[in-house]
Amino acid sequence: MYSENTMITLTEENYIKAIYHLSNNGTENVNTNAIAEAMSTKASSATDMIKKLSEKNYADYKKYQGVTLTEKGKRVAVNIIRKHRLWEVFLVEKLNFTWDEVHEVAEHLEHIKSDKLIDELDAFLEHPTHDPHGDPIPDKNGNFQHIDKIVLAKANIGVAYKCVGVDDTSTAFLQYLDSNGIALGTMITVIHKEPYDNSVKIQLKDTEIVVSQSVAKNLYLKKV
Amino acid sequence: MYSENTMITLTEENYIKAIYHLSNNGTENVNTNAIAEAMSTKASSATDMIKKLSEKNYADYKKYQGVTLTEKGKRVAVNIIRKHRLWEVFLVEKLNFTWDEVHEVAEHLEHIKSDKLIDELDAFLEHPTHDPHGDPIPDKNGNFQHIDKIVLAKANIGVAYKCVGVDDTSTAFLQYLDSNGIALGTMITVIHKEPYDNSVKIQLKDTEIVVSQSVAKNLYLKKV
DNA sequence: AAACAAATTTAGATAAGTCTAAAAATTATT
DNA sequence: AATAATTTTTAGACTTATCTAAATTTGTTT
Repeated sequence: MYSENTMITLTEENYIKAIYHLSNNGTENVNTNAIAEAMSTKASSATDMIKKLSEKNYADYKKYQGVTLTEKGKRVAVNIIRKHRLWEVFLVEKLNFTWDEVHEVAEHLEHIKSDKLIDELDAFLEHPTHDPHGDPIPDKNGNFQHIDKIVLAKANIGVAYKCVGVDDTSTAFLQYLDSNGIALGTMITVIHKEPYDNSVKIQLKDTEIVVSQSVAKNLYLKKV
Repeated sequence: MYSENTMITLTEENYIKAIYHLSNNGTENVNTNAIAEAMSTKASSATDMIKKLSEKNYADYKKYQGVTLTEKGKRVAVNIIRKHRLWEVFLVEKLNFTWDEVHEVAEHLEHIKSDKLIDELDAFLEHPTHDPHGDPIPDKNGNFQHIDKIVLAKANIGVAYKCVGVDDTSTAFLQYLDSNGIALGTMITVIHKEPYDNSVKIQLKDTEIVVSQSVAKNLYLKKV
């Protein structure tokens, strides 16, 4: 039996974060295999950690029934996400990182524990609401500022949109966007949707390009 | 037998740093008990780690004879010190930390591994040469910029000095200095040295104060 | 130089997080 | 509903960094 007051470990934090993302922000039940895969480990290891998180009241768990995060667990997850995204903003805005370079370093910085550090960083960056990939940064109380965004694949022809985020944050995808002149804030209008392969022809500032369905499903837009 | 190519662990880094400081910047032999004390652990644990550092070529070690760092070990130590001090500058100059608050957070930040991060941070801070306590920050190649400093206890009467550093970086000492109007850059002239208790009467901008011997031994000055 | 004290090392245990292999439960299929 | 396939859990072992207690080496006195 673990004490509730034991210090949280790095590994516990990473599992909690993984469960949070897999559970669709803490709303759904998550199964062991999914967690094991997300953590690049084996199901048996995941089971062990799930039990521990449950005993420490970060998660609710019944054998063979999957896990959900408790309120306490969700608070931990949201706080890590806040730290991760604030650091990403810092890296891009102050240290000349590109949006495809920030993730790995932020994975480490997010675990530094200091309320003053993160409050001051937030203020130094002038309280950003979104990270370099367009993902919202929760405030101190864990509240996200929701943006009404749609995916490019579902955008309407002829309407003016602005790029506000990406779903896929992989280096390959972000570099693809860079090389095609798409960044956060870029104006986009859909010219044609090809039913055959679901590719989309779009109008940028001075060019027209065709993007595949997989690109169209990973780019978020907002009406302007 | 450990492979030379194994990733360095957090604990190894901390031991190497401790040995570096205890060995007077890598110049002297260090004994097991001193390391154990510095790491708040037991001599047996220190022995184990020393063996491991030795097998990984960070240290030279012969049983019962103490340890020295190898060139490889010194490079690791200096690099951690560089990162630690750069982060301290960042915390004070950009995030409103006071000089007595920075150490603990920097202890964690110093272990983040990213060359780009530290190079860009260095540039962002405009290549500082000293941290908030006046300690020199080694450059990328591990070279320290040496300042010709003396300790207040050995300063001459009537000569104008500038405060350039502290030996003791404890919260208590730094807060003592704050509350007596002494910071890096403060002008100090010795008025009187009291032979009885080795206390020193000094002239600041508009006040005269008497400081004890322990203060006088921990404050570094430079002739102006 | 013998005996004692101090410092250091070894031996065996422990906790966290992981693994493999086997057992148990759940879900899907016939 | 019985069997097969999949998922999940358990059992036992391994590694890292730690500990205590005992053994060994070094150094210090008399």
